[in-house]
Amino acid sequence: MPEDRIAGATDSGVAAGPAGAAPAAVRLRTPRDRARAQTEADIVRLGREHLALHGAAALSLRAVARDLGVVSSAVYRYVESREELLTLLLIDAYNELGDAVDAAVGAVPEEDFGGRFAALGGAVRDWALREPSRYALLFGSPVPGYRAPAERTTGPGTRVITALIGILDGAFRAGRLAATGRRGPAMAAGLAGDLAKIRAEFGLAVPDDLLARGALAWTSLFGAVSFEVFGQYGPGTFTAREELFGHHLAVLADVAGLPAAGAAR
Amino acid sequence: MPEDRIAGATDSGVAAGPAGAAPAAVRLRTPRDRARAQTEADIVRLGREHLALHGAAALSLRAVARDLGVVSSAVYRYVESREELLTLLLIDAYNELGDAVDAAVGAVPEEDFGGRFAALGGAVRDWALREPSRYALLFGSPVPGYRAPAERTTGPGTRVITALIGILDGAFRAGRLAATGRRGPAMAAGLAGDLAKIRAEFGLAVPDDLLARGALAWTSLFGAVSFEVFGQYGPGTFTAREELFGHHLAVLADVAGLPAAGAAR
DNA sequence: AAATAACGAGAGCAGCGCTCTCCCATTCAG
DNA sequence: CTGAATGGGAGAGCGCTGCTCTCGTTATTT
Repeated sequence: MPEDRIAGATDSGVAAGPAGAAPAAVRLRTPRDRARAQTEADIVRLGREHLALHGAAALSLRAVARDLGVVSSAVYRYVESREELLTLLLIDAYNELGDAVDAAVGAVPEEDFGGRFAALGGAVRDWALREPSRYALLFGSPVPGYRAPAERTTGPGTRVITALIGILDGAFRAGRLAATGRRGPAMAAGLAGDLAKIRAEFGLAVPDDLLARGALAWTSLFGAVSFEVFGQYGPGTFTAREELFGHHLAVLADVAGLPAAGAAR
Repeated sequence: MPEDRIAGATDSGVAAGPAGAAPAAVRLRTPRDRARAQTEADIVRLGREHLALHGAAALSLRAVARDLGVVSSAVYRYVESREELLTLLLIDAYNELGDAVDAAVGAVPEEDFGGRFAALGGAVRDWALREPSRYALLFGSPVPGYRAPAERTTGPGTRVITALIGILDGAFRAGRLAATGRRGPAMAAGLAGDLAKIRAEFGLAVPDDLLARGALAWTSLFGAVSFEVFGQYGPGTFTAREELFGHHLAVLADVAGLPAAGAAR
């Protein structure tokens, strides 16, 4: 009966009662429910450890099962497949990165837009260097044959860009986001349309040129972090990597039109 | 006798004759030599196809062996391990990207520095979109447990940055590389040392600030390409990706101090 | 108390990288 | 031209993987 796989989906997290309209919140009444929640958490925790230690491609359900002290087929009661576990770890990592970024940005005064941008960039880099395998899962080559389910990952996956957009829009509304002396290149029609849609979707005030420059700062930030984490700088070339990153961040802030960190309001 | 694995290394490519000082060039005298060269080429070709179709993590020596019409153990006569094949494919991909970049840059007049930069960026993006799996092998998350042997990959692996450095240094020597109106951030001591070493190693004239900005343009270029190839832009947001990339390239050229493409000399 | 659902164990399948042994054909030395 | 050395393919095998299925036990629901 292969349908018990489908029936099993009922168990995962959202447990609908027999009445049907039971609250979706976790119900930990019975010992079995508690045991299940504990096991699910253990699997994610062990998976996170394996991921951090050996990388995504080496993540093995059998190894997790061994660490859990259980035979391999048993973990399939909790996780549909290896991909499902990867998705859980993806969300987990996105949220941890998002938390780190939010904390770093929140620690800087709201009106210090340059400082907030620097904090955001530094938080991304720090987390990436601390968790290279998990960073690679988020921003490296997609795991072959695996596509993250958008409906579950877009939320946590957009926290960094959301924070960045918040900084840029806040700076613009405060009259502190200024195009650099040079004019940007002319905006092509299709790109202008995309930017208008983004502006509408997020309720932004930032004009096209500055929005596009913000997108460049975004991709460039992750480009710099990825080069460092993935070892694209040769072993001999750049040794003062924190200084290099700091320089890049400062230039990128200027590119985006942000004032320098700590600039007087 | 595990030593025949070491003895086998004698066969790969550089075949030293019994006299010892035989020329290192390929000697295809006997039919067996020709068959070996053919098989080696076939393995790389099939590996490239599998890599392009299914990605690096799914590259399987057994599958290559099947396509080759041979039992799996036979390919170990030609390739030491799966890693060895990955290294061959890495070099292969680096060189193909380098060729594409060199061709694109070479098609633009030498004094059109902005145009050469745009051609370089466009060539990287075009190749990456054409060969996403191979691009991922070069610039994505490192394959876990696999570290590319530097002595074999640094040469082909540095062709793009070498070309970029050539453009920047050429522009500077021609007096066409100018810092933008704004001054860059102060250069920290360690970073200045790195830059001095790079300048000496490549025989460059470019000063610190412009060299660091060139490094930023470099990482940012690959950041933009990686975001596009790895699907970091959501499905709905940026649709006019070529225009977005063109905008980014133009801003990056400006950041690096390069004149606009086609600018009068 | 009976029925139902959850769950762990175990066997099993196909695939993987890699090793080793065996055997045949080619190549080379005398 | 003959005998030794070498190259290379076939096959079996080891331990690993993801995943499926069955079976017996235990907890929960009715």
